[in-house]
Amino acid sequence: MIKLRDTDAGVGATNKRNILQAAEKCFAQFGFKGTAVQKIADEAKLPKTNVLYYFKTKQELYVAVLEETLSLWNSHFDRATVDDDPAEVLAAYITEKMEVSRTHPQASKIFAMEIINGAQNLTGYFDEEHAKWMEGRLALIDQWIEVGKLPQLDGEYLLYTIWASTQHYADFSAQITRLRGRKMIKADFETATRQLIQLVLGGCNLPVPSRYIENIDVE
Amino acid sequence: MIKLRDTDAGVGATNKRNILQAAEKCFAQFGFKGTAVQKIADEAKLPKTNVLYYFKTKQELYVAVLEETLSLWNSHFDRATVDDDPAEVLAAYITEKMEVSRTHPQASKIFAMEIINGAQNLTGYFDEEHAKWMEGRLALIDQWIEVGKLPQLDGEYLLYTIWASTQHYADFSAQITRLRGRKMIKADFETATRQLIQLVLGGCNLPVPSRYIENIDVE
DNA sequence: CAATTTTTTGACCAAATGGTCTACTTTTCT
DNA sequence: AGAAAAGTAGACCATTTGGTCAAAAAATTG
Repeated sequence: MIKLRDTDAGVGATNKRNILQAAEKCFAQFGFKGTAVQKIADEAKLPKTNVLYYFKTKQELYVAVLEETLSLWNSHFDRATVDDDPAEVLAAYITEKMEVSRTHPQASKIFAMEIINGAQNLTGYFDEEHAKWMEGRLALIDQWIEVGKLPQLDGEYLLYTIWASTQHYADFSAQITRLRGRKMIKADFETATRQLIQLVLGGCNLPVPSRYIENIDVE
Repeated sequence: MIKLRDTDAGVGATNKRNILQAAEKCFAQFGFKGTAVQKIADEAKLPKTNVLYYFKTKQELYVAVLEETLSLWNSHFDRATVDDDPAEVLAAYITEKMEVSRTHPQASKIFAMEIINGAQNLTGYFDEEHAKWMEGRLALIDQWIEVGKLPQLDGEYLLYTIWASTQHYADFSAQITRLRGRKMIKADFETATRQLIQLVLGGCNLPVPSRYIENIDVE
């Protein structure tokens, strides 16, 4: 009998998770070429050879990290339909994406660098799934326009604006931190989120759902 | 007499420009660590030693390239005053930034990677000038709000949104190209620019200046 | 317990790469 | 023309680094 160990427990799985986490940190900070396997090993407190035991090559480890970050693209927007309210859906989408930027900035940075460098490692799966997803979402936006829930606009550029504006807070955090003199904390993200929602929905002639309006200065 | 040659002509200056251009191309595609000096030399069609003759170290060359990209940040927005119309100023600013993304995508990518990696090479000058610039622009936005030309909003997040949304078309071009199946051409940039202006100004409750409204489908 | 598989490690290697040294050629200046 | 400065270029070197190997240790299995 051959025993395939596919459990998440055990020494192997623990080490793998450990290595992936260390790798994510390093790749986000120094990029693929800038990260030495030795560095990842140090970060994971393992000898380098041990890292190469779990991931045969640095590239394989990088792709594994990259693939983990792709799961962050999932959101409720994926399953919205024409019956939903675009104001609610878009506001929620922006909120979710801002939350990813706040809680997973490293993953966002790795993804950004991968794209900037030509997305050589994002072939196959991501390409197809992502394009398919895009197609579906653009169709939904067109439906919203048809039924009068949205003004005439190009969904493509709307989505790019949302991606860019939300991911910016993760990817460009170094610039933001220097400009403000301090790191953005959770409260700052909430303000930024509120304002971004106001801007995007306003730009789409949509009313901002009350839940996304600051309820502090109401006197 | 010592003659300091500071002209832009001459073999030296030509070579320097040549090298800087080759370096920009390489750094944008492979990042700092990922770019070998030999590669830049090949691109510039010069022996590696010759490159190191003009720029003592790879780092020095990189910083030189980086500093050139900073000039792209200059815009008419820099000299706007409270007497100007924010709708006009912001629309022009977005247009200028989109044009930079279209015509200098490599510079934008290098800048983006530098920030993502912590902006270690953007100390001193950029830090100070940039922070000072930001301070002035935020003050201007606040003045606009005071005189009722703009609704209550946080200028900081507004500027981040503009930067993010415009630079996105340069930095993430690989993703965009794959999603659409072809590269964005000038006409696409114009459409994207128009829509981004509409979104941002709409989000600020500003009317879009007629000049920025598509004048094709007017029947 | 013995056999087998999985995991851990240090020693080592070949390729890539940033940078130096030295010598030669070309240009510029007086 | 002749000296000095600027530019070109091959040979070379030390370091870094991705990856291999073999051997030992630990865990698992029959």
